[in-house]
Amino acid sequence: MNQESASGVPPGVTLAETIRVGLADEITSGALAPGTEIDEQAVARRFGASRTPVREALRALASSGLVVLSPRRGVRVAALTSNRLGELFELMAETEALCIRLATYRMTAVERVALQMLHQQSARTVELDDIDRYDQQNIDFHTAIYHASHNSVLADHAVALRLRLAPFRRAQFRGELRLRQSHAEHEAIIAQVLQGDGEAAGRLMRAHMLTASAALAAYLGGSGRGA
Amino acid sequence: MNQESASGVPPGVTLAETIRVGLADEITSGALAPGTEIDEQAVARRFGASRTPVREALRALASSGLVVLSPRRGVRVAALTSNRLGELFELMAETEALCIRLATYRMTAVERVALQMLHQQSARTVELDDIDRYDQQNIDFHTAIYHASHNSVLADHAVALRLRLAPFRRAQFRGELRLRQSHAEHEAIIAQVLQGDGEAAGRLMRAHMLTASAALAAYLGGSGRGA
DNA sequence: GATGATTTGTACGTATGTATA
DNA sequence: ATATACATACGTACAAATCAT
Repeated sequence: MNQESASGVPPGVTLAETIRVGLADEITSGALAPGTEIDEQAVARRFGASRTPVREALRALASSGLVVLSPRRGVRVAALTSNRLGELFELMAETEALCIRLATYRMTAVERVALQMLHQQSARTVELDDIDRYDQQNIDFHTAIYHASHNSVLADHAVALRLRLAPFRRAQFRGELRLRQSHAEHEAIIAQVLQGDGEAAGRLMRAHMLTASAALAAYLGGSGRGA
Repeated sequence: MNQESASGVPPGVTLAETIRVGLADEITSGALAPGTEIDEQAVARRFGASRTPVREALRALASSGLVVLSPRRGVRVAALTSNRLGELFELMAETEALCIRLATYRMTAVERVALQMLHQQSARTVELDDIDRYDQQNIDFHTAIYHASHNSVLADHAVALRLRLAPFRRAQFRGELRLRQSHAEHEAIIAQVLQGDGEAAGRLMRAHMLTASAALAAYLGGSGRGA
């Protein structure tokens, strides 16, 4: 990412930061499900710390949208309405589209080759039908694009958005069908990048993200907007 | 804005939140200039509170980008490099373009009329050459567009970005020339909105924002990207 | 509706790490 | 290079508000 991390707080030298990362992991991995109440004292005991750094960690998580605070009423893992979730996915799609558009015009030769390599590696994973591995490679692919936009504020924003959506993205690639489709869409996007048509790449990326969110919305039973 | 405020922290019932708003005002208004060191104890004395809520306020400001924290080394008002400032302006421009594009397709008749009224009111202000008043009306105009996008996450994001840039936007409308130009650009944008061409409105909005940032970059002596 | 238990919000003191002499 | 000074990070205690009884 960047020298100034997405949340604005320098990396894990403080206890609060350590706890923040730990909690974020538990939330994004699903160990702490959306809607779960979080008790400061319990977390403090669990991490062997006092309430002070825990409070700071929770505040930081709140500003990144992973938890919601209600003054004097406690903290809980963010549980988004399907409406709001749709809005988040839409913003994610548009943000990714912006990234690839800028990246098309600005990425270096090295970055272009690196992106192609990432894509080729994932091709093999599609054959093996290894969902977990593809999930990781997919993240790497998209993250590479964020940075290739050569706008670190935008890149941080994109990473933060992805993190915020993480709790709702599990089981994204249910069915090898979706997995193959995802890879094919990446292929089309790269083709436009290589041709230097950022606008087209952006449109394809937006569609790619909205397709993914629609699939997810269907899975969650909600209704993702713009599906 | 929204039921969940941009920072994720519900409005001013806690001391920490009060202090946060107070400090944010001082920073965005320029009373606390970029680069200024902020001393917890001093702020605590000034607000008649202890250091604890001050710390929380500073943490919140850090995650919205208004201040930067260095663990055990203190806090200072964010002083952006001209490079990073350019990146921020670029993201702002693209975000605003996105807002107007979505708004074009989604705004209600009421919202459309309201936007036109805001625009007409500012026309009068241009004649009077009242810079401060135009500045406020300009903010209202843009904010109305954020909400008309009918994506509250996006709207919150846009508001947060604008706030983050506020310390660097003073003296934005130096010279009545720039003021008239701004108004004319708004006019062109509205025209496209009324014609229902969201893409065109977006392009014009992006150019509008980049023009403004370029003017500002010139004023600040830096080099805003994309000028 | 009032009271008590629980949890958060705030205050303050100590420890630790950074910067300076 | 060592030591001193200083501000922050953390821990603990108290106060206040919310929720349950």
